[in-house]
Amino acid sequence: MTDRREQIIIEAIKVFAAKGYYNSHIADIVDKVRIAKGTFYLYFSSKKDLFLELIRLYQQIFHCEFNLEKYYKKSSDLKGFMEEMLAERFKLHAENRALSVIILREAVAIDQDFTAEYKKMDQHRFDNLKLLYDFLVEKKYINSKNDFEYFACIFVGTLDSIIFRKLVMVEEEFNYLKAVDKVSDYLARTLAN
Amino acid sequence: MTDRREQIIIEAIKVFAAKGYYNSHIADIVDKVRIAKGTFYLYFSSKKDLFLELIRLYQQIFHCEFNLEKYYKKSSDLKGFMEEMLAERFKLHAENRALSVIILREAVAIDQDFTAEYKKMDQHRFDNLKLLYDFLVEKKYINSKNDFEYFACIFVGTLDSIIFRKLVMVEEEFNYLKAVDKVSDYLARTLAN
Amino acid sequence: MTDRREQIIIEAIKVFAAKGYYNSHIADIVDKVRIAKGTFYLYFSSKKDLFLELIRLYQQIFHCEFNLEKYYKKSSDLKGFMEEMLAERFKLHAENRALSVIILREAVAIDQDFTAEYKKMDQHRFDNLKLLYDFLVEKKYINSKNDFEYFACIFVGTLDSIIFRKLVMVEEEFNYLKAVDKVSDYLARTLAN
Amino acid sequence: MTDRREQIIIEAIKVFAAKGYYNSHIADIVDKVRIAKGTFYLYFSSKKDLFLELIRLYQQIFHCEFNLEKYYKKSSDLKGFMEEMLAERFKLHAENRALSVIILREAVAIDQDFTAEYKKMDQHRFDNLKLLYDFLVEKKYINSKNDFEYFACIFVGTLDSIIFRKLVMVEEEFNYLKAVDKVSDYLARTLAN
DNA sequence: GATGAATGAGATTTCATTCAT
DNA sequence: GATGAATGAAATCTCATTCAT
Repeated sequence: MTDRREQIIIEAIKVFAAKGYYNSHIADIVDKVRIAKGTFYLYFSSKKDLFLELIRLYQQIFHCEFNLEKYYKKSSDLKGFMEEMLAERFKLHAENRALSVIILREAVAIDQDFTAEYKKMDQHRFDNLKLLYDFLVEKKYINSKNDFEYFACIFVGTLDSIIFRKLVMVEEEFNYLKAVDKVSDYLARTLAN
Repeated sequence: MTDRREQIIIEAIKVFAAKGYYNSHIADIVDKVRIAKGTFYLYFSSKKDLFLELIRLYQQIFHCEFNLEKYYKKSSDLKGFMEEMLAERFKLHAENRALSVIILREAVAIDQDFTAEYKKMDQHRFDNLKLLYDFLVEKKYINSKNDFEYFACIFVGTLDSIIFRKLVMVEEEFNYLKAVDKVSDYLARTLAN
Repeated sequence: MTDRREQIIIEAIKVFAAKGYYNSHIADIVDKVRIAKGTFYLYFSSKKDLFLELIRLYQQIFHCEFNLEKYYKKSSDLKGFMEEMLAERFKLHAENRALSVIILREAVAIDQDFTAEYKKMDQHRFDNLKLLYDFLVEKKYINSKNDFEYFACIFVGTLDSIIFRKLVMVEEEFNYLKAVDKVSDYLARTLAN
Repeated sequence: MTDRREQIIIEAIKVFAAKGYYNSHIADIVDKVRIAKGTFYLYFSSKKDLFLELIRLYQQIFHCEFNLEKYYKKSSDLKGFMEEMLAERFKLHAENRALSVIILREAVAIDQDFTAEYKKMDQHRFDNLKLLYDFLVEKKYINSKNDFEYFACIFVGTLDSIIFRKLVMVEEEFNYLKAVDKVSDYLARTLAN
C-alpha cells in the first residue's frame, strides 16, 4: 500500500481539480482517503501547506532538466527536435491532467504564498529554458540573434495556451499527437531563422 | 462625482488585484469607497455578482472587435500591422493593469460560475481572432494553409504569456514599446509563411 | 380614492397572509401600494405598529358586541339562534379571509407585544361571550348550571377550529352554509341541557 | 449525561418558548448549552431544521396512537372514557408545557416549510381521531350519525382551546384535574346522542 | 407630504484547526 | 499513530429605519 502522505496527495489532486482550492475542504479529502481529520494534520501542517506541496510536485514533474541530448539524437532538424520534446511534455500533461489543471488554473492566484512559490517555479522553468536555448544555439538549430526572453515567452506561451485549452477548458481527452505536429511545426518555423 | 456603482467597481478592482478574490472581503471594499456594507448590496447582489461583472468589464475592454482596417491603413506589412495592433492592446493592459491582473490570474479559477463566464469570454475572443485571421488571409499577409486553431493558440498564448509576466509576475511598470517590437517581429515571422 | 393609510393596510394584509409576518418586508408592501419606503413611515411608526393595527382591526370586525336581540327575533330555538349568529360570523370570516388567516395564524406568536395585544383582544372576546351567555340563560336557551368558562372554551374552540381549518389549512373557498348547519346543531345540543 | 443533540433540543425548547422563533438566536441556545456555535451545526443543519425537529417531536409525543382499550377498560361510560383520555393528554401537556407552547403558538406560522410539516401532523392527528371515532361508535358510546369531520373539529377545537388558554395565555400552573372533569362532561354530553 | 439612497447592527453559517482520548 | 467532537473567528448578507432633498 502506498503510504498515507501519498494517498492524501492523490486524493487532494482529484478534489482540488474538481472543485477548486477554496471550494475543496479538508473534510472532502479525508473522506476520500478514509482517515480522520486529525490524521491529515499529522502529515501536513495546513491546507495551504498541502497546496504548496502540489506546486512543488508539479515542478518536479514538469520542470526537471530537459533531456536535450536524447531529443537531439532522435532528431535530424529543429522540427524533429521539437516533436520529441513536445511529445514527451504533452504526454506528461495528459498523464497528470488533474495536477496540471490545478496548477495552471490556480497556482498563481488565491494566496500570496502560492504566488511566491509559483514565481520560484517559473524562474526554475526559465533557467531550464535557457539551457534549451543555449543548446539550440550551439547546435545551430536557432540563431543567437533571437532574444532569449522573447524566445522563452513564445515557447511557454504557446505551450501553456495549448495545454490550458486542451486540459482545463474542455472535458474531452487530450489527443496530443496532432498538437505535437502542429505546435512543433509552428515553433520550428518561428525560431528557425 | 462618478456614480456609486462605478466607484465600487474601481475600488473592488484594486482590492481584488492586491489580495485575490477570496482574501478580499466586502468590508475591505466598502471601507475604501467609504460606504456602509448594506450600500454595496444595493448595487451588487453578492460578491460573486461583482466579480462576474469584472469579467464582463474585462471582456468589453479587451475583446471588443479589432479595428482591422485602421491597423491596415497605418501599416505596410504584417510586422507593421502587428505593431499597430499590439501597441494598442499592450497600452490597454498597461492602463488597466489591476483589472488585467485579476482576470488573468483568477477568472478561470475559484468558482464554476466564473469558469463558465470565462469560457464565454474565451469563445468571444476566438470569434474576434477568426475575423483577424480571415482579414490577414484576405490581405495576403498570412497563408491560408495556417490552421486557424493553432494560429489562435500561438497568438493568444504568446500575448497572454508576455502580459502575464509583465503585469502579474513583476511589480515594475510595463514598458510595452520594447514588447511591441519584439513580439510583432516574432509573430510576423511565425505567421508569414 | 381610499386614503393612503387604508391602502397600506389593504396591501399589507395580502402580503402578510401570503408570506407571514417575518418573511414579509416593508419593501414588498410599499411596492404594491406604489409609494416610497419613507412614505410608509409617515403613516406607521414601524412594521410592528402596522401589525398591531391589524390585530386591532380584526378585533373591531370580529369582536364587536353581538347583535343578540336580532338573532333572538329571527329564531325560535337555540339551534336557530346559533344558526343566525354563526352565519353572520362565518360570512365575515369568508369576506375577510386574509385578515383572519394572519390573526389566527400569527397574532399570538412572534412578539411579546403581539401576544399582549392578542390577550387584550381575547379578554374583550370573553366579555362579549359573557353577554351572550347571560342572554342565553335569561332566555332559558341554556341552563345556568353551565360553567361559563367552559361554555366559552367550547364555543370559541369549536368555532376557531372550524375557521382555522377552512381558511388557513386549505386553499379552497369556505362554503360556510354547511358549517353553519353542522356547528349550530352540535353547539345547541351541547349547551342545551 | 444526556447526549449533545438532546441537550440542544431541551434548551432550544426553553428558548423558543420564552422568546419565539424569530427572536431566539442560535447564540442564545448555544450559550445555554455551553457549547460553541459551530457545535450546533454538527447536530442540526440550520435553525429551521431544529424547529422542524421540534414539530416532529411534538407529533411523536402527542399524536401517537390512542390507547383506546385501556381507557375503555378503566371506564364504564363515555364520560369516564373521556376522563381517562383527557387526563392522560392534559398531563402530557402540563409535563411538556414549553414544547406545547411553541407548537400551538407558532408551528403553523412563520415559514412555509413549518406550515407543511404542521399540516402533515394535523393529518396524522385526524387519522388517530378517526380510530377514536370508530372505536366509540363500535362501543356504542356515540351515535354513528355524528359527522366525523365535525366530531373531530369539536374535539380538537375544544381541547386546543383549553390547552392554549391554560398554557400559552396564562403563566400559572395548569391544574388539569378540574379541566378533565369539565371538558369530559361537555364532550360526553355533546357527542352522546 | 413624498422620496429612496444610505445605513449598520446583527443574524446565520462555515470550516480549518485542535486536542483529549 | 489515529481519532473526530468541538471550537470560534470571521465572513456574507438582510432589512427596518432614517433623513437630506
